[in-house]
Amino acid sequence: MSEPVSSDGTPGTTGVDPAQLWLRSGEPRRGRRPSFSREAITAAAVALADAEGLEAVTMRRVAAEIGAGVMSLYSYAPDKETLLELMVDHVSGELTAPAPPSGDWRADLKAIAHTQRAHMLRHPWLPAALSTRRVPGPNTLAFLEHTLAVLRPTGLDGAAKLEIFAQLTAFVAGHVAHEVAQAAVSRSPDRAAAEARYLAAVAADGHHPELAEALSAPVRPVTAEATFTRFLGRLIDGLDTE
Amino acid sequence: MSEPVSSDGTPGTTGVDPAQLWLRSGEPRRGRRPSFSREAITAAAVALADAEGLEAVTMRRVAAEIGAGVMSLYSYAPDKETLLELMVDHVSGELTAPAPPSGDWRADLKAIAHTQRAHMLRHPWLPAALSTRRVPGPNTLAFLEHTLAVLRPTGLDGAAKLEIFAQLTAFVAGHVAHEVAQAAVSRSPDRAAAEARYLAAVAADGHHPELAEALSAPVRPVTAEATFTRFLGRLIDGLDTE
DNA sequence: GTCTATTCTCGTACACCGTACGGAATAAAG
DNA sequence: CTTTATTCCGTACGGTGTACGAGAATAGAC
Repeated sequence: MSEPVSSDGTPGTTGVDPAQLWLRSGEPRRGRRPSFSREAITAAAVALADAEGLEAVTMRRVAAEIGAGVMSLYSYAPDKETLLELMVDHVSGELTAPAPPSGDWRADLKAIAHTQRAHMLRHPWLPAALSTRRVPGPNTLAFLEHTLAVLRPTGLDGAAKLEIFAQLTAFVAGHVAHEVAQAAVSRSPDRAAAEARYLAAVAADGHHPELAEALSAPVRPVTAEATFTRFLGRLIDGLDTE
Repeated sequence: MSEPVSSDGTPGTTGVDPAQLWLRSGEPRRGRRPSFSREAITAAAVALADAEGLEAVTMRRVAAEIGAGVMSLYSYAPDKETLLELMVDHVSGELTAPAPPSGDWRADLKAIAHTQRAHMLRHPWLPAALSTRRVPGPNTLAFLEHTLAVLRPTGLDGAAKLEIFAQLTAFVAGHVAHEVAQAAVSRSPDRAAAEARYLAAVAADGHHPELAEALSAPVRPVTAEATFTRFLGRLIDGLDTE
């Protein structure tokens, strides 16, 4: 009875029952045996996204990659949206806890954030894929469990801890999205030059004195990592235990 | 000579020369007079995105909305990607400075962030549209100019100020993306119930004691606004003037 | 063995997408 | 007038996600 698209502006988050997706029960001991596996399909899709970006992940390409017919994929995932969910949780399997919780929860949280950043840099499509809300799969839940354990010494209540996890993830995703986009521009010299020329022209129009001054300063080289660490520190050091 | 898609994973940020897009010179006083305008097309696209989400913005829908043939749009924007850029800058026109810089730059920055949040809530497709890096248009630049002015008392150098603007925007976008996704789930009771059932099942499996405890706590109602304000405060109060 | 129920495989088809192409319409310049 | 520049847009092409249904493969019932 639910609409395929909500009546307002939000995208059609019809979605599949998460329990049926992640907690699917025992094997159906009848009928033709599967030729492929959800795992293999997901891995192929991830490899494709890593190598050529998210938009290269089409049902046809994925099917071709594993030598299946296109429609065969639909025996393993009800639609492409779900395949994306599978991809996200699949790569989250790499997110093993960097270390068991020490006593210093702030340091642990920072380590977690750095792990997430490295993870997203390894899979640059992740921030975009995460932006549409998804139900956490088993691997994501394992990582969440670790984070909650790290936050135990804070004495915060459950809701607050979950909130911190969500905010931290959103922060890292936002940062990495910006970081990779920036890197993509820098990698194309003519594009970067065109952008610099444009900004210089704007700065010269007299209506943007602050911008003009900001751009006139010599560009000191800073690594993206350093910037991340600095902002992360501000965010986490500002957290207080109640 | 530039490739339509970079060789690695990043999406094809071919892009148009920003100067030609935003700084286009005088009128071409020859040939048939335009029946439409970039402004009207952009406004129609924005209205569509506001009402039905970003994925409702197709060239055909936009054209139909203003009573044009599909291909006529390409006289005003070279491709859909560019139309998205136009949309982003168009709505940024609403981002007038909330107030001239007071002396308290932290308070001003917080006001800016709240303005941005309200703006993105009004146009929930914005975080997604912003995630792919774009060259700032005139309206975005005006807002940037205001932010730089607010940051003047910090005495930070240009690069640091620009960094703060980028990070703040990314933070707000990340937060709002999460916020609207969360709201979309809550708005569909059966979806929310299914999710709760799933998480309860996971919590009951014995492998997620921290999650079980976090979920068992009574859910105290907190507004998204309060959460935003809290995290924003942490981020901004942590900024220091070098 | 045969039959039947169940499951997976996948070719075909459809609606929709972005947009290249080129001709018709329009308006100013020579 | 003719020329030239510009906009309008119907048609068409290659791509997308996926509904449908026929066929193949397997397991249990008899």
